[in-house]
Amino acid sequence: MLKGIRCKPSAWCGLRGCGGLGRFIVTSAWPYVNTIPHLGNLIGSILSADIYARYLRLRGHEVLFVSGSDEHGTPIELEARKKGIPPRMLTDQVHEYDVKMWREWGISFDNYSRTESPVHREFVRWFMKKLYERGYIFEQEEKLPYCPNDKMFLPDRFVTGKCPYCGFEGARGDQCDECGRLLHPTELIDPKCSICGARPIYMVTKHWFIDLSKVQREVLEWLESNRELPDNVRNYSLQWARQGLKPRSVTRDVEWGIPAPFPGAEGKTIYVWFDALLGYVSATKEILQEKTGDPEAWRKWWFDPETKTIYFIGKDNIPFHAIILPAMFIASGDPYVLPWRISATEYLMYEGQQFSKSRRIGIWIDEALEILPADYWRWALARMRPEARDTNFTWKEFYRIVNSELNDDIGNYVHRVLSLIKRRLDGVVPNPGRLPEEEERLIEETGKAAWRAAEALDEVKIKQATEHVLEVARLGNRYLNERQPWALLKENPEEAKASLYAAAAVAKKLAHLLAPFMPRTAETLWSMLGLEGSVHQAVWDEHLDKPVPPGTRLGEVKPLFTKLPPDFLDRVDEIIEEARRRALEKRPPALRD
RNA sequence: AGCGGGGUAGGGUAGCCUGGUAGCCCGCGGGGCUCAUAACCCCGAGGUCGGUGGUUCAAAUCCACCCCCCGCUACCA
Repeated sequence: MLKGIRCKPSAWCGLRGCGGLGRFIVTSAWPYVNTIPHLGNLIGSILSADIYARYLRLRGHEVLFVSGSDEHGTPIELEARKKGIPPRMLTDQVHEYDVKMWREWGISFDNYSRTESPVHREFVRWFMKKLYERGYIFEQEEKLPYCPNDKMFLPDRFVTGKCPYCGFEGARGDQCDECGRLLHPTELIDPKCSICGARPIYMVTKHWFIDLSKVQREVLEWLESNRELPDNVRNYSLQWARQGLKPRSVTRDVEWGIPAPFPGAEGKTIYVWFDALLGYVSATKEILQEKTGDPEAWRKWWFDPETKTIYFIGKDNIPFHAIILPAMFIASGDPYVLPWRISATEYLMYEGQQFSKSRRIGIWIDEALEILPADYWRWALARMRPEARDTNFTWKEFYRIVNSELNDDIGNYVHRVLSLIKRRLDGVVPNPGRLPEEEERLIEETGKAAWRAAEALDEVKIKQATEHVLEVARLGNRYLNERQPWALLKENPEEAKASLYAAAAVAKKLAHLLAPFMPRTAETLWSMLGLEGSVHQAVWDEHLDKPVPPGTRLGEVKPLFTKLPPDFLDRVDEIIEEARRRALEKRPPALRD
């Protein structure tokens, strides 16, 4: 049984609204498994969520971090058809591969589930049936494009043709990309099925709709009153909601999915968005059920007004999280906690362009690991997190971050201090006696910077937090230059001891601070410092300001990081090519294209 | 087209809500140090804060219009 850990409401726990009971559900958007996530996907959702979840745990909060594979819907069905395999075979392979990726990337999921999980399928049917019984679902007939050749209804985007307004040949059934006009597929001149090129016909089909207008007032009230929502989320969603929430179809004529639970809806499946959004709850249900044996344990989390839920997503799916999900929760009549925070990132660009699978632009998460270990990437991506605007990933910047920040600032600081202790003090952290003014000041300044990092993390300003981590290393380096403990060792051994004791305490602060960003590196540093247990178990409020105890014998001291070679930027194209080749070999058959 | 976000030195960013002569990191130029992964530290140059107009004693900050980038617009997920 999971026990509610009380967050110690200390002077340091500045988390707004914490109230001393820290129970958090951290979620990230569910990756759609028609392909492997790229670096932009990763920092937008899963990696940001992981850093935040790790941070919360390090502050002593109780955390459930869940996500999963989103595996239903038309694109998966088509992808599977193209490969000549059943959809489930495709999603099994990708899901398994993604799970392996998360392990390698050090993602600390409490549960990484999937939409094919029995718990999820059952939950979605139960939830949607409840909406139906409560009168939020109605049925309506529609005429929709149907491809007689592929024997399937086509989503608007899968119909292409000539725009009736500007004559653009590649207009899609929902919008013309050339003139920007919104279209209906019937308007297209010479419409074609974008899968096979055949001309679609129109057939009558019945669909089930959720009437969101019934909860519009509650959704608006929530949007207006939730002070934790960032501008990009609130303003955009308010605009949407104020225009009036339209009924939205929740069923599809697709075989691959969760059967709709409504009377008369045999053969229909639930539209993947409604399916995937409920995964946040079902994945919690699944893990709590497993841990406690109680299939209803999830209610204690989701129906408790003190539980805080935070969603990490890219800007493209703000409305689904800030409008549709809360609307569904409200419509259910159950007391679900509405989103506490929604952190929506802008986009990561790759050398000035959008990541594109078809055009092979960008780096995918398995390819990245063939170039450097996950921790380097985790740090670099956190540094580039697109918090305020689209941010450009460049290899030049990546090179700078790895060589200058990680190696020169952080790694080298640690190495300077530890090698002095190792060589000149037999590897034992000295007893400082009474701390001189210089050392007092160092401890105080680095402590302030460290807690500024914590404050930034509270506010989900992950990039800003990394700035403060670097500040700690810079303060340390400046101190060493000014204090020159290597000279003190000859001139004033007592002060030299105080100096190295204090410098070691700063290295320990770095270990704590690196823990959410670079979990393995932080652990390595922890053991280099000769400390017991795990850095991930050391709650900041209690341990961050504590020094390495005098008398501690250092572990093996070696450089924390390795530099990228000086010719890295010249050779980057061949390095990428090699990484792609190696990654491709490891991919499951369904993903080798 | 509408709506939302953004446009601050060569690059990356803070400040904008609550107006008061622009802060930080990298890069660049100069100097210092030698414990350390040729690493580190200090000093300096570089910006009329996308444009125009307005409000004000005072505008990066407030208002109006315009330009550019990104996203969304409800059946892509």
